[in-house]
Parts: sequence; structure tokens; C-alpha cells
Amino acid sequence: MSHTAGIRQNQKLKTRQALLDAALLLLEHQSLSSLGLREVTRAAGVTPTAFYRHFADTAALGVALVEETLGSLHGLIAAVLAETGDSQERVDRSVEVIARHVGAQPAHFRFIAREQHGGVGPVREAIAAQLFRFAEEVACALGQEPGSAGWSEEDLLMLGGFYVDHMVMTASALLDAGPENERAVVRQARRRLRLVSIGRAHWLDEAPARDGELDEAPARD
Amino acid sequence: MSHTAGIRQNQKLKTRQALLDAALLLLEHQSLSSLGLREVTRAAGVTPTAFYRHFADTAALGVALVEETLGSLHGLIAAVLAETGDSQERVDRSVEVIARHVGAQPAHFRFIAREQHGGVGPVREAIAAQLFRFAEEVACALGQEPGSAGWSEEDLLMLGGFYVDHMVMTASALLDAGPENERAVVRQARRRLRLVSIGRAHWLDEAPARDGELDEAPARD
DNA sequence: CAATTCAGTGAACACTCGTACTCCGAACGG
DNA sequence: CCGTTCGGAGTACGAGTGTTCACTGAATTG
Repeated sequence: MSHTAGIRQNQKLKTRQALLDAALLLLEHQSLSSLGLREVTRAAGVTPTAFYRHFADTAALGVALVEETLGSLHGLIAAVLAETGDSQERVDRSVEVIARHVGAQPAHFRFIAREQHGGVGPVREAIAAQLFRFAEEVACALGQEPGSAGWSEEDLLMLGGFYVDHMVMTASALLDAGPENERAVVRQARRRLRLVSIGRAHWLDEAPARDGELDEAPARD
Repeated sequence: MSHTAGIRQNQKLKTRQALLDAALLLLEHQSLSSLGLREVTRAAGVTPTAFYRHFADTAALGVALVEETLGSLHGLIAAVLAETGDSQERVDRSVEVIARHVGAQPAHFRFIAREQHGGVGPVREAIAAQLFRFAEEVACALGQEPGSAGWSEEDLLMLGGFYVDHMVMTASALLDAGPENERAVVRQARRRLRLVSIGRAHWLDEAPARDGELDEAPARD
């Protein structure tokens, strides 16, 4: 009933995808808040009124784009982290996977990087929610490693979020750099991740606790 | 001749500032690419045509905003890093300074975070240039510390850039979180910085070199 | 004290925009 | 097979946009 063809529903999905693709193409050189409804439909080859059959706003279209881009990525990083090998090897693999995905779908990631802090509220929230899910997944994967013995859940989530944020940072750096500087960006991203890995290995050595105390009595002025 | 009052030039600067302020106010809820010229002049209390006496584009206005926000910050972080104290103390101070500045001028930093990867090319480039200058300054400050013995210039710049990127990340996290969660964000930012500091202290211990080799022979597939 | 510069005005231009209508015709369900 | 559903087309409207042009009048200059 739901997954059968249905000529009509099929065509609807087709033009919906055409709208998404056209929007993504236009968003390569502008941001969502300046993207016009008519502009999208013109690029997609349909009339402006047809847009309303699929999305209420350009904001709704943006949310759909977020899920198209990030929704299919869940479990990927966690899978990479769950692989065998020492820490440096896994760092290299992670960066490689990111670089490959960004290289394969530049427009999608440019959109995410641009709208993560963009002017459209719902889209920002959708991206934040997806990235938080990533952070949780990474934290969970990290927690199952032997190297995470003695780590609190909060610290694991902190580390997972750090990795995710760094991933996004690297992705947008790759996009800003262009193919000729890709090597240098990858090289630097690896080093930063390695720095974090080293810090992680020695995390429990120095000044582990007593953080809350400092937190509760900060210099007010 | 140049720095004397001049009633006329004074008034011109005044309305220029009015335009900048009005724009910043409007940019709190939208991004630059969707900011209209008329919208700005209306909020500033001048006619649309008066805009052209000060800026060619809204893009040019954006660049001016970038320099207003980031231009006055140079040397600040470097000064903090040059202070006395152990590494953890400096980390706390840095985060505190960032939080204070973001709290004092939220709109400015929201603008920077939003337009860093936004849809307006010249503004993106202006922000990137300023942030790179920050990275250089931080790297320079780090290089003069005893703890940086044996570090290559490239690694220092990597670390400086990392700190700067983290600063921007923290700033936008503070803005996204709102005052009620500010504590938690500050707490997490501190921990991340501490993680990096620990990694920095042990950077030269493990697998320092042979990075170039791996770089030249990456897995092509 | 003229002459001139120039920041800001006000009206008009030719657009694009989002949205509300009516209408068509192919796919659908009984 | 026939009535219904519904994705999409076409038209029209009011509002808002960037930019132009000739202008005014106070500050500046010699």
C-alpha cells in the first residue's frame, strides 16, 4: 500500500525532488533566507503555485534538505570509530571519510555549513538536532572502547560533540579551500584530531575533577 | 586637518553609524543576503538614496560591520595568552574573556557567526582574513612560550587556528544557548580547551614526525 | 561675503516577490 | 466505466525591491 509505485505519487515525488535539487543548486551561491519561492520553481521547471503542493515555505524546503543531507549519514561515523586499529589510524580514516563525502556532495555540505548558523530558525534547529544525534552516537561508540574507562557520560558527550563540531568545521574548510588546497586542509584536520586524541589519552592523568567547584564560583567581575 | 571635528564630516559619520547600528539590529533575525537596502535606511531614519553616500552595496556594509566587530579585538587574545599562570588558568581566562565579549555585544558576534559561512562572498572573505590574522597572532604568542619548544611554525599555526576556531564555535554556542544555559556552554568549552592543552603538552611525545609521508601516499580508494 | 561642495531628499522607474484565485486533465477507486 | 481526486497551469494583485535623477540647503572654502 505504501511502497508500491502509484504513477501519481511517483510523479509527485519526482517534482518534489526536482524542487529540492534546484534549490540546492541555487543555494550554492546564496543562503536560504534570500532564496525565493519563484526562483526555485523557475529552476525546477514548474509554476510557482505547484510549490505549495510540496512545501509550505522555503523554510520547510530547507528542513527537508537538512534531512536529506544528514539523515542518511547516521551510523556512518560511529561505524568508522568502531573499526579496528590504533587511534591514529582511526583518525586518518575519519578524516578520509569526511573528505570523501564532502567531495562527493559538496552542495549538500555547503548548505549545512551555511545554514547551521543561518537566518532561518527552523532550519537551524533541524541541523542542531541532527548534529546532536551525531554527537550522541559518537559518544556511545567511544564509550564502548577500552580507552574510555573512567570517563563520565558528560565527558563522553563533550568529546563526541567536539568530534562532530570538528567534522563540520573540516567540511566547511574543505569547501572554502577548493580542490587545490584540499591536501593542506586534510593534513591540518588530521593533526588537530591527533591533538585531541593525545589529550584524550592523558585526560585522566591531570586535574580530572574539581571542575564543578570552579564552575560554581566564577569571577563575577 | 584630518582629525579635527568638521561639522559636516561629523554628521556623515553619525548617519553612517546609524546605518551600521540599524543593520546590526535587523541582522539579529535574518542574514545579510536577505537584508534590503531600503529596510536598513528605514530603520536608520534616512532615505534610501542616502545609503549610497556611505556604501555601494549591502555587501559593503557587511564588510564594514566585520571590521567594526573584529578589528577592535586584535591583540586581545594574544594578551590573555601572554599572561602569567599555568595552562589551566589561562584556559579559564580565555573562555571568560570570550564569554564576556559575547555577552556584551551579542549582535556583533551573532553576525560574525552567521556570515562566516554565509551567502555573501566579500563578507566571508573579510571574516576569514580577520580570523586568519587572529590565528597568526595566537600562534606568535604561543611560540614565545617555553612550552612550545620544538614546535614547528606550521604546528603553531595549526594550534593557533584551532584555538581561534574554537573561540568562534564557543561564541556561537553561547548565542544559540541563551543565558540560561550559558554556564553549561562555558563549562564544556573549558573542558574542550583543557583537552587540547593536555594534547599540546604531550604533542612531542608520540608519533611527532613522519606525517608528510602519510600525506603523500594517501589511500586513493 | 559670495561661490561651491555635498549629505540627504523626494519622486519615479522597472522590476521581483509571495499568495489567492480558477481551471485542466490524467491518475485513481468503486 | 464513470465520478472523484489532486498535481500542476495560468492569471492577477498588491507590496516591496534596487537604482536613477534632479533638487535643496547648510557647511565649507577662498
